[in-house]
Amino acid sequence: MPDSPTVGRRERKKAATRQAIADAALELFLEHGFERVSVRDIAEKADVSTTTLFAHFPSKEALVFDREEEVEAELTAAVRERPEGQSVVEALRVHALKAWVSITSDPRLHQHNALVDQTPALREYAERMWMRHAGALGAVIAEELGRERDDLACSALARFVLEIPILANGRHDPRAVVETVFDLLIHGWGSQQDSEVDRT
Amino acid sequence: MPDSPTVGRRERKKAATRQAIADAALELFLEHGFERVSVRDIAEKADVSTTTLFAHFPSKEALVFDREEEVEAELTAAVRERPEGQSVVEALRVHALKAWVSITSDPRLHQHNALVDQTPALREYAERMWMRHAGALGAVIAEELGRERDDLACSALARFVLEIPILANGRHDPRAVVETVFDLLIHGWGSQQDSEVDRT
DNA sequence: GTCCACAAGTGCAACTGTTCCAGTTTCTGC
DNA sequence: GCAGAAACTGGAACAGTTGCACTTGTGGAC
Repeated sequence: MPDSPTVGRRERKKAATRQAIADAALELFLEHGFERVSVRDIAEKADVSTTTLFAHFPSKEALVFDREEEVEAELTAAVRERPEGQSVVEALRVHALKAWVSITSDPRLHQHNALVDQTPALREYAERMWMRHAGALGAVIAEELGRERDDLACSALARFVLEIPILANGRHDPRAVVETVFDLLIHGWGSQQDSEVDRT
Repeated sequence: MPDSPTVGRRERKKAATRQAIADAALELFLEHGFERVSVRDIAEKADVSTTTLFAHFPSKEALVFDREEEVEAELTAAVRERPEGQSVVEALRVHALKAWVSITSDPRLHQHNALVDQTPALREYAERMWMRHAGALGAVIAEELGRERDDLACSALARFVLEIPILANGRHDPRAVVETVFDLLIHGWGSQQDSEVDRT
């Protein structure tokens, strides 16, 4: 028998079912568009009942975001396991740039992204899900800086950093957005306040 | 006949219907809770068909947020009509503090707020609606600073300022949150970076 | 003042996401 | 080997939302 160290057949089957559902969903969504596919269609294609579908995913939108836990783990890891001497903010900037590279290089991710972008319902859901990471991220930042878990400056930083991809969304040069906004976060808006001053 | 300058009977009736629906909805929600009231109940109470209800409001949640346009107008006005010599950021800070006072003093607002807070579906909807103002606010800020409509620094500032009430939500002293986060936005996170340094 | 086009409202049926319920099958730990 | 939990099923039901064919009241043109 190949691999199955500690995981029993049950768990493996469960994972397989989940995967089958997610795969069926993505395929149908990509082919016909999110709104033109019903949950019943997906369940049908994955050969399960709709009840089972909802036992694995809390909503139709969730079918598209199968990896949220891992994403959050990567995000917090980027801060927690940053190189010696690197600041938290710097680590986040690096992580943001890396994520941007992944999206442009991996065609699967790119396709997935396009689907979400073209579907208002998915865009909103994605933003909401994304912002949910603020709690975890804020906590890690606070921990790394030796502050209380719900320290305001850390929570704020977390939320603001998470806003960046949203802010970058429709713009032509996302990398520049990341750089510019991180600089603003570090130095503040005070320096370039009101009327005249340099255009970014 | 009392007042009706330029508005015809038609428009008045339409507005009345809309108000009747909103009133019925709020009353039922406050009495029984958002999820335990169906749209059909509301339509019934307002003595209209559910079709009519949805002709006036795009969704069940929208029934609770009847004033979004005005809120946005107040927000942009706070920036546009700020006192001579006051910076944009300062104007926003003042506006935030004023809004906070309104909520604590006006029992209607307070009640409304409590309803939203206690209902997850409404909280999410409220945040989404709130964040939608980012476009308009960013544009006004840009205009006031003589920058292009979609200037990045202005868009970012708009989004970050709008995040503040969300950030303040569960905390004991919202006014302090407003003050602290505005200071962070003005001076940046660079000054109090990493490890040691002063706790806010 | 009459008349017509049109906006507002109606009632009902249908669709879709989501949940409930009462089972059946399939695994796992003892 | 067995008991019980967990996964899964099928179908009905519920709630938000939309479409459709239709009535009614209003406002502007004449």
